[in-house]
Amino acid sequence: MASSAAAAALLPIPSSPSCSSSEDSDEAKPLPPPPAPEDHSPPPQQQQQQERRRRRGWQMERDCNVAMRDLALAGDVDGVFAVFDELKRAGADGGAPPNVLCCNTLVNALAEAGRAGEALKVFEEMLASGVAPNASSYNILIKLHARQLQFDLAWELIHKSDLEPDVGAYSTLITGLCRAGKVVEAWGVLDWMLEKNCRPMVHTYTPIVQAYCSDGRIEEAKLLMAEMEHVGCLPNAVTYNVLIRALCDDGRFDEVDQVLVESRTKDWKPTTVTYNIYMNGLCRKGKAKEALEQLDVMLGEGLDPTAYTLSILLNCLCHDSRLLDAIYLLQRSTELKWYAGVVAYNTVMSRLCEMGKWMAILKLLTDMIKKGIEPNTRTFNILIRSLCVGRKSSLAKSLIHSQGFPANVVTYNILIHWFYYRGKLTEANRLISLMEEKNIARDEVTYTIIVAALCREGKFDAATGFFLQSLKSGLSMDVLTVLLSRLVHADKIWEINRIFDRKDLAPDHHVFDLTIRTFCRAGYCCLRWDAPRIHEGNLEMQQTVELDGESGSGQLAVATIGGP
DNA sequence: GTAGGGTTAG
Repeated sequence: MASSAAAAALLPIPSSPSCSSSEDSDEAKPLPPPPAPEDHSPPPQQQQQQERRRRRGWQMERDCNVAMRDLALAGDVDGVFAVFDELKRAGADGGAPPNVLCCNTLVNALAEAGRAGEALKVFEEMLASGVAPNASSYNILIKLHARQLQFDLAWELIHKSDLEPDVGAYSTLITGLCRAGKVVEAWGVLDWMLEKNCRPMVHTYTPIVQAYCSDGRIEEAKLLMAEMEHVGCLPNAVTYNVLIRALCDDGRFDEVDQVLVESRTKDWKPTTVTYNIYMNGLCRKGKAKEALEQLDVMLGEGLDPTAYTLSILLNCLCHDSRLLDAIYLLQRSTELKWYAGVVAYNTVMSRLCEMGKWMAILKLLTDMIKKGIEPNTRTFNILIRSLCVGRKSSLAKSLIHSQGFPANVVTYNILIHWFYYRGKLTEANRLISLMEEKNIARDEVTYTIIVAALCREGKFDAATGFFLQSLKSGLSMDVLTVLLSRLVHADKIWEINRIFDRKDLAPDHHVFDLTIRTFCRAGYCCLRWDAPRIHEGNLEMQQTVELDGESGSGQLAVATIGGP
């Protein structure tokens, strides 16, 4: 097992850490109440009234928190904010700010939605209003920092808070590190915990199992799970679900069956999520029929399907070209007591969109609204796309200005792509400016669409300009692929040198592979791979490309990989 | 009631 205590040294180490279990540190610790007035206490009747009011307030906070949690689960962060503001206003009459649990729910919802600035602001407001944070508050902030790759801040927070760092805080940090692909550092934190006699839990190991799995290192994940059993921290359904998902992605369905059979003699039971993962995995590998068979197995085990299950099944039916079955299941879902959510509708509608059946899409859209299922941005985008395909693109474009339809980068990509495709360059450019006005950042797909369209128009300088702009948010192989292939096909291969000369582009072996492959496909010969050499502490790889015909031969570029 | 796993788009 790979482990490195040294990795913890990558993070600032506090002077004297200690550790407590999550059970005893997870309680709200309100600030001491203000000193009681020295005069007489209120008469009994008034006391009763106060007590009733307090209970009502307490109940209201509970209800609001449940509502906020549900809204957050549905992805409606603004809804969460609205309920919180309502609570704040109601509290303002009696002078009580929202309690720590409600604040946590809001901060967490904002953090999950990537709205870090607002999350921190709410946290600061909570402190300012005299509400003391609890262990969960700090864990949410740790998660927030970790998601922004600010691991030093997260580490600092673990040891700076008034509460002693607990296994939950460390596990949250480990999760963040693993998500960022920093498994070695995650091991470092785990070692640090062990040194401090803080016992890891399943929550501590499972993210590492996941990191291995998503890196395709399934055997190492299995070894770690065996190690977990060995140290008495048994993998649970979540851990096995992570493994099953990786096995599915790798098409190793026999092993999935084996894991499921073994569960009968082990200390975990498959859940609905397990079967959701399995069915979806089968479906993605073109085994829709086998996926539908697993539904019977799942029901046979007494497991209830969820909204996820229904969406996955609908996806299977769509992939199995059983669209009528899908529509039937969707329309009868309520009487079958299968909860159909917005995703279920989106799944079927997007398949209908691919088939150009936009009347059927409008029918389902009406159905869902009648059922009280609120369309979301994805629904909206499916509608936009189907309108474009149905040659109603001006109607599609006008929709982005209408209230209640939150257009996002995907919306703009669909429209920009469509207008370019129809040769309406002015419209496309207008949308690109509009995006900027609305502060909607371009993504890889936007750049790919723009670069491809400009190259088609022969505007290679402008296309290269957009490619260089795209580098600000990191190199996208998709954008580079489009640019290179268009340049090569337009016999503008030496333009490529201009790109490679840029300081902000450090080509690695992927870039080289792509470049060479593009040249070869276009009929140019790739003659020589030079041996890598070490030069001034850097590993340099050089590939010499000799070109057919009058261009003669020339050196393309030098890639420098690694460092001292 | 906070920390780990599952569905749909360009």
